[in-house]
Amino acid sequence: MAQSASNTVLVESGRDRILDEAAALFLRHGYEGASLRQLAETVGMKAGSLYYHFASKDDLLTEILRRGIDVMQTAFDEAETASADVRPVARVEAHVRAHLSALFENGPYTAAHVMTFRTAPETVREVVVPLRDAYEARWTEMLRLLQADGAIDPTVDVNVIRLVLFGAMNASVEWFDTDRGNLDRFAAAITAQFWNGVGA
Amino acid sequence: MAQSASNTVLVESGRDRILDEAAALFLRHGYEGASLRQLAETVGMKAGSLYYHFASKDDLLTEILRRGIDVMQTAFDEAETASADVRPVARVEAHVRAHLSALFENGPYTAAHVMTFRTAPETVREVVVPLRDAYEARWTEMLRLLQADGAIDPTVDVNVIRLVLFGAMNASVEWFDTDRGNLDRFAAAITAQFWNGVGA
DNA sequence: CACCCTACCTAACGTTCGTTAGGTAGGCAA
DNA sequence: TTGCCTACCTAACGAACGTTAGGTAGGGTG
Repeated sequence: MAQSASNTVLVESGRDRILDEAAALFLRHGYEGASLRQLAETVGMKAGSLYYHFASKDDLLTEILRRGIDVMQTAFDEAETASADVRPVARVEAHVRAHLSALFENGPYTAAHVMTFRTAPETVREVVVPLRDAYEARWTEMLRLLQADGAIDPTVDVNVIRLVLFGAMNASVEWFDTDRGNLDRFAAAITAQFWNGVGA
Repeated sequence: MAQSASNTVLVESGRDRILDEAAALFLRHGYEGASLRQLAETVGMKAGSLYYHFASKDDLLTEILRRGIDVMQTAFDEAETASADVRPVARVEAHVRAHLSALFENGPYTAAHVMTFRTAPETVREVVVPLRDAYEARWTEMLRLLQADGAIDPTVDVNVIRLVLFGAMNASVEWFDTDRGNLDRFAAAITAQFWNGVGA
């Protein structure tokens, strides 16, 4: 009942705790809108002490953006192995569910990533862009294969439909409420809209 | 050939000029990430002089967010009268085109709105939320009528598909390049994806 | 016991921020 | 010519920012 030993603690401390709270703060107020003193107070220390764990505020953001991608990649991995031989639409739904899981169920890193990346300092973006590209390439490749197999409309631009789908999923961070909505149902709804459309 | 008289000047000045550049700056760097000194230098004046035109930075943002909605509302009006009696999917496409027009063809206000609203100060949001709600209600009502007429799948949640569509359209600010892509074609593509889906 | 390393703290540095008070050049009106 | 109004400017204010240098309590190790 009480926490046992090593893996996940009820209230973590140190570096991971800082990253968690920083990601949540950046998500809510934006990168420039959140101050280190605000962050320090949230985690219960003084601003200067943060520099024992991180070289700079930019460095902190870089780490958060990196973790955001790691979470997405891991989710993609799991969806890939879990949906190895299901029909195309179910495969897409598995990956949609995985991406939503990254956004809502694995800490604030992915949500903070998709919301703060655009206005991040150039030096930070430079580091993260290749990682982003790699993740997006996996999606594009998956959709490209489905199109080659005849499962996706051959007239659509795979890159465009991916960006549209990403926009829809990522924007849900702004309005989807995990307390009120069910993520499985939401993934099913967004996949149905993506695959079949809404026309009667 | 040279500009004539009143309506639109090649290079505007004064208050409108400030708003234009401020919206562009807020869009690029976020509200907190853009400074008034940066803005002042862009429009060719000193930071303090901005206060002749605006009471505060928050006030400036409020005006920009308000204009962003005005542009959307106007675009919606035009789409509504232009697509009064066309088939449902064409009606939706007209409104998608109108929203994209607001985002890309009528100054940076709407784009700045959708990108900075989320992290705007609470006092600013309070003022703008009712205006936002009014615009979103028009969309919901339109889709609701289409569903009542049997043109939209009766099993979908109109509010969810609207939010998903909004997410897709608004996120395109991040990646769609007006110099390379055609907005008519993009509106057609996004509408087709919305209406018919991408499944073969 | 002596030592050291971890994880903080205090206190300040210089910079930048939004903002304000008071001044002024130029145009238009009486 | 005098006076006012518009649209700026200069100069500074206090606050907040990211960041750094130096100090220290406490636990683990020899």
